[in-house]
Amino acid sequence: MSGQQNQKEATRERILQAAEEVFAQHGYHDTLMDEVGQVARASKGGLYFHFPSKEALFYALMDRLAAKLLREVDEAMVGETDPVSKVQSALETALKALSRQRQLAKILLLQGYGLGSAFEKKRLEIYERFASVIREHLDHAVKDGSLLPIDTEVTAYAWVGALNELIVRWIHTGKPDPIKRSLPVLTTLFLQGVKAEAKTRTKRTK
Amino acid sequence: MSGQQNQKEATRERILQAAEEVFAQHGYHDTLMDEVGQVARASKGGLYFHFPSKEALFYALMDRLAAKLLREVDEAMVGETDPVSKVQSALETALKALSRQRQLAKILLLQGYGLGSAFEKKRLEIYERFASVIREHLDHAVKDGSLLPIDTEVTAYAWVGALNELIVRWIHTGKPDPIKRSLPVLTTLFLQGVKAEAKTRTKRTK
Amino acid sequence: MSGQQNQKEATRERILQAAEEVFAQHGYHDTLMDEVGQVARASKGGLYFHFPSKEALFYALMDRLAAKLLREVDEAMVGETDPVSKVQSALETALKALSRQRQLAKILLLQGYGLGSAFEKKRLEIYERFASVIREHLDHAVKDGSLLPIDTEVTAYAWVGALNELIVRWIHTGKPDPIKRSLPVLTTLFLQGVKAEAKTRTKRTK
Amino acid sequence: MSGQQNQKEATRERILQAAEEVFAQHGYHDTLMDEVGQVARASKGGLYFHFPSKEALFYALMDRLAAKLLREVDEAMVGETDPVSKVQSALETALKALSRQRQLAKILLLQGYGLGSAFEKKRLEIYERFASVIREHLDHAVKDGSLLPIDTEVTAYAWVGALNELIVRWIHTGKPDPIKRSLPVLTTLFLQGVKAEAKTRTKRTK
DNA sequence: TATGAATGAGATTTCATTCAT
DNA sequence: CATGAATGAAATCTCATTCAT
Repeated sequence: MSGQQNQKEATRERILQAAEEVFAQHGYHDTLMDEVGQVARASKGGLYFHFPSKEALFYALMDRLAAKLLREVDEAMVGETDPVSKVQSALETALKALSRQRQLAKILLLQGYGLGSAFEKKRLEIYERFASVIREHLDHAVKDGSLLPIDTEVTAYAWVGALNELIVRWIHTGKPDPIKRSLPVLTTLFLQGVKAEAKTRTKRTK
Repeated sequence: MSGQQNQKEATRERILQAAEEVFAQHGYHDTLMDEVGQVARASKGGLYFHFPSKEALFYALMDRLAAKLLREVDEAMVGETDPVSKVQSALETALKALSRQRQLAKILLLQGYGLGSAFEKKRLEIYERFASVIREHLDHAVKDGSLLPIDTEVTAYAWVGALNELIVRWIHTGKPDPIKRSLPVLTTLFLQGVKAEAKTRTKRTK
Repeated sequence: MSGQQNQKEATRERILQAAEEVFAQHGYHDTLMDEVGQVARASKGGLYFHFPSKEALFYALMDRLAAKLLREVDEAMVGETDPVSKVQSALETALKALSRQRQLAKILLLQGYGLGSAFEKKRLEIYERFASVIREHLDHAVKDGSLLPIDTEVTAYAWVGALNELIVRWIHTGKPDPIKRSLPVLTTLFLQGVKAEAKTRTKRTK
Repeated sequence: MSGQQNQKEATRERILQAAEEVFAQHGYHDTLMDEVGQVARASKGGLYFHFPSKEALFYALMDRLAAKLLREVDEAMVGETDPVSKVQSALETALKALSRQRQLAKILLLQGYGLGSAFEKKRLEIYERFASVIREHLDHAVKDGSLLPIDTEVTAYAWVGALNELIVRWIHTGKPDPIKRSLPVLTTLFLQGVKAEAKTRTKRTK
């Protein structure tokens, strides 16, 4: 009984891992369910027993990868005390994870785009989860006075967008190096530039 | 003879306009050449006379839209004198143009993603054109001392990425309002936050 | 031991009842073994233990329903003495049974058609059983002079065919009413019209 | 221009003829579009250019065959003057046509059955066309007093059903011979048996 | 140049059946 | 006897592209 359950779970797991590999390699449309099956050593029927459609498989995969990344980010933030450090740590962790695993980045940042609004909604939903976490801590930082009173929601989205573009570019061209160049710039723009102490000199008109 | 030329050009133009409409509506993969033909009032053969493939048609469309947007941005910057104002003006113009024309935004920011590396290269190339313009002026601003000495290349990409995410999100959810909320935040993050006068109070690194 | 037997029989019975319900609802091809299993609260394996294939299950079901209907018809005829009344009674009973139970009618008259010659043979075989009963009594009636000397075999088939069409039509359109309209017509055509004395005497038995 | 039209029509015609052959041979479900294509010397795409689905192709075929048969029946009736002869002639023509062309009979009488209610509706609709023609003339015959005042609608359906069963049985078993045995019986049952003179005099209304 | 009928490789999905537990 | 995860052959339909007219 439990044996069958394990067997079932193992197959599901193999399929998801195969899907991660194949979707990252070819993108959504150019991925054939046949190939996923081959890599997972599962039959076509087996695939469809576990996931009702190619689309559903892709969604399940995105959810899983996003959840994993989010977990890592969360864990990294626990180690920090003040809000600004938390956000800084989140940024660093996400950037490192994505640059360490191209597959993760490709699927999460790239492959779901431009495939129609159903996919886009899924992507927006996932990005929003990240943005929410960032925003929450930005809010704390604003409240305790360590950051200027900025529009944290928009800032969080801008953050996610900037990070996305830099990683995607790096995936395709190899530049700029995420850790050495992108991380410092993002830190400067999104944290240093809006730190409260700057306020003593205050309110740069416009 | 010139009449024939005009005729030919007119057909090509109708096809491009039809493509803009249809690609924006359905995305690349869900757009049928049949529908482009119908909207353009051109036959299949006509389509393939003017553009050798669906991919080529899409590229031609992206190029055209990007060039148009870039032209508008350039023109806006001519009216400004100091580098920071130029960049600010570029940002404002791009944001306004994209939020005014959803179709433009959808094709430029959305539909070319995730369709395989050939598409991705095209998108990166186009985004790079924008980033280059931004970067050039940021460089000027750094040189003349109005901005802190930041990594302008990375900053420019971050900029483009942030703008992209905010517009895409607005297209799909209607929020946040590009002009009222996104523009001020982007200005704060990318210009105010890295203004040179901040330096008097110095480098609060970490 | 007998308990196990009962258990086994009970499962088989549940499967047949489920099959009756599901086949009647969706027709042969659109019926999924999965659904039969669900309705019967039996596993796939259970189904295939009791019936070696979907086809075999369907045949078993047809046989069972046909036998039941034939039994009712037989019983009704026992109550009658002269051959013509027997036939009349058979017609009436069959018509009533079929119009009372749409499921029965659907499976017996409808779902086995057009599924290839294997199915067709089964259907012909079943219809033949009914036709034989009718024919036998028509033969008696001819012999004892109460009916004109007609071709009883062909008449019996025509009878079954007419009845089939009228019931199927009623199943789908709700008209004409089997008892009020179809029964009298069939009686007139197949009995009154070929009565021997009809011209001179008249036998209004029953 | 007309050349292309002819070419197009010719292809459509080839497909319909191929469909007639293949559907008659294998039945609806066991017919592969691939085989229809092969027989028609048309590609898969060509098939789907002319008929949007397998179902639509089958319907188109049924309509065409039914129309053809109905036309033959109509033409045969024109040659007759009194209503009873017309009906007799219709019966004879239909029976002969169906027994001459097994394919026609198989598709019209057999292959559309039991494939779900969409198909069944189509079949009922086609049978109704025949029944209507029969009924119309029965009505005339009743009105002018040559037939007893029977329920002509039900009679017409019974007629169609009887004919159907006899032909289907003949297709599968080779018996009874439609012309030699079935035709006389049907004539007796549906016409002789309900002739008005059989009674005394009566009913010369109108 | 334009037309649109025709192509055909290939994609996703279905589902009766099997068999290790 | 029962279970249900897994199989895999096969079926319908899609659509960018071509080419005779």
